[in-house]
Amino acid sequence: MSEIQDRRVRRTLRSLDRALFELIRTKRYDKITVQDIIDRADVGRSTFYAHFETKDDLLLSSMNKLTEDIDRHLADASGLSGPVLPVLGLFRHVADQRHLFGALFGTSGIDLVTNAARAMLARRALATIRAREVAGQTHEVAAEVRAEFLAGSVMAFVGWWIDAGLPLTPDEATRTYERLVESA
Amino acid sequence: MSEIQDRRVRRTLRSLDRALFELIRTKRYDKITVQDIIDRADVGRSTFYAHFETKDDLLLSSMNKLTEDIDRHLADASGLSGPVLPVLGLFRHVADQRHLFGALFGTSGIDLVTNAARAMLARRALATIRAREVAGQTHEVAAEVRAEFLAGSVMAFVGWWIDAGLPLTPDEATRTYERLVESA
DNA sequence: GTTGTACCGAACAGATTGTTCGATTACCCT
DNA sequence: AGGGTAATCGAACAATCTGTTCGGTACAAC
Repeated sequence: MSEIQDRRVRRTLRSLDRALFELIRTKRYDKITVQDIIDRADVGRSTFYAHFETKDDLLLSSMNKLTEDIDRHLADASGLSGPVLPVLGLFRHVADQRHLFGALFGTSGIDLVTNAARAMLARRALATIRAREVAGQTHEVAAEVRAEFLAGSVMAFVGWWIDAGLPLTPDEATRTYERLVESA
Repeated sequence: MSEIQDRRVRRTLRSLDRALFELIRTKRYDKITVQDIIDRADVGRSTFYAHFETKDDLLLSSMNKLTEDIDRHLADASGLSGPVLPVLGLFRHVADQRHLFGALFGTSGIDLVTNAARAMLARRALATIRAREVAGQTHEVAAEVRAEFLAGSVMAFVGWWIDAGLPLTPDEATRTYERLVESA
C-alpha cells in the first residue's frame, strides 16, 4: 500500500510504534496515555494527532503490521493433508519475540473480564483431570496445560457463539463444542 | 463472606454493579468513566470512592459474583467419564443472559490486540478448510465455526505458553498443541 | 428517641484529551 | 545547491476526568 516517502514521517511513525510496544510491555494498554506515548517517542503532541485520531488508531495500525508479520510465519496449508493451521513457524516467531508477544497476549493484559472467567473454568477443569488421574486415567499432555487449553477453548467458542448472534441452541452449541474439542 | 447489614450500603452497591454492567453493554470498558458509572447509578462521587478505590476494583468485585454464578451453572464432572467441562448448563445460562455475556465476552470487547490476531488466523484457517471442502473433504461442523474455533484455540494455547514462561520449545509446543486439538 | 454512619454535593488540584496556530526545521525535487 | 513544500515543534486552550476533602443531611440500627 502507501509507501512513505518522507524520512521525517517514517521516523515519527516508527518512534510512535516503538514507544507504544515498549509501554505495553510495562503496563496495561488502557492505562497508557497519549502523553506517555509521545513523551517516550519524543514526538510533539500535535504531530501525534496529525497522524492518528486516537490511541486506538495507533494500536490498530501497529497491529496491522504485526499480524502481517505473523501471517508470514504461518506455513501454507493449502495442501489436502496436515493441520489446518501449521503453527510451528508461528510458534518459533513467538519464542523469538517473546517479550513483545508476552506483553500482547499474556493474561496480564487488558482483559480482566475474560481472564477471570477463564481462570475459573481452568480451576474446575484441573480439579476434574486430577481426580481422574488419581483414578488411573492418564493423558499425554500435562494436566495444567490441558486445563488451561480447555478453558481457553470454551471461552473462544462462547466468544464466537455470542458474536454470531447465538445461531445455535444451547444443546446444539454443546454438541458442536464437544465435537470440535474431540476432533478439531 | 462479609454480609452487608446496612440497607443503604446494599442499595448503593447494587446500583453501582447494575450501572457498570449496563454501561458495558453499550461501550468498551476502558472507555467507561467513573463519572459515567455514578451518573447512571445516581450515586455521589464520594460514595463511590468510599467503597472502591478504582473502576477496576468495582469490575473485579462484580466479576467475582459473576464467576460464582457461572460456576454454579457448570455441571459437576467429578465422575470418571464424560467431558471434563460439561458446558450445557453454562451455555444455557449464557443464552439466557445473552445481553450481559455478549457485552462481556463478545469480540467487540476490549481486546483489540488479541482480536486482530485471532481474526487473521481465522481467515487463514477458513481459506484452507474451504479449499479442502472443494476437494471433497467434509466435516460435521460448519467451516466458519471450525475456523473461528481453531483460531481461538491457538490464541488460548499461545496465551498459556507465554504466561507459563515458554516451558516448551517451539517444536514441543507444536506437538502439544496438535495433540490437544485432535483429542483434548 | 438517640447515636452512629452512610450518603450527598460542592469544591479542589492535577492530569489528560484533542485542537489550534505560528515559528522552525528538514526534506524532496529540480 | 537552493527554493518551495511539508512536517514538526511547542505553547496555549477548554473540556473532561480523577481522587480527595469537607460540612451538612438523612437514614438505619439498637
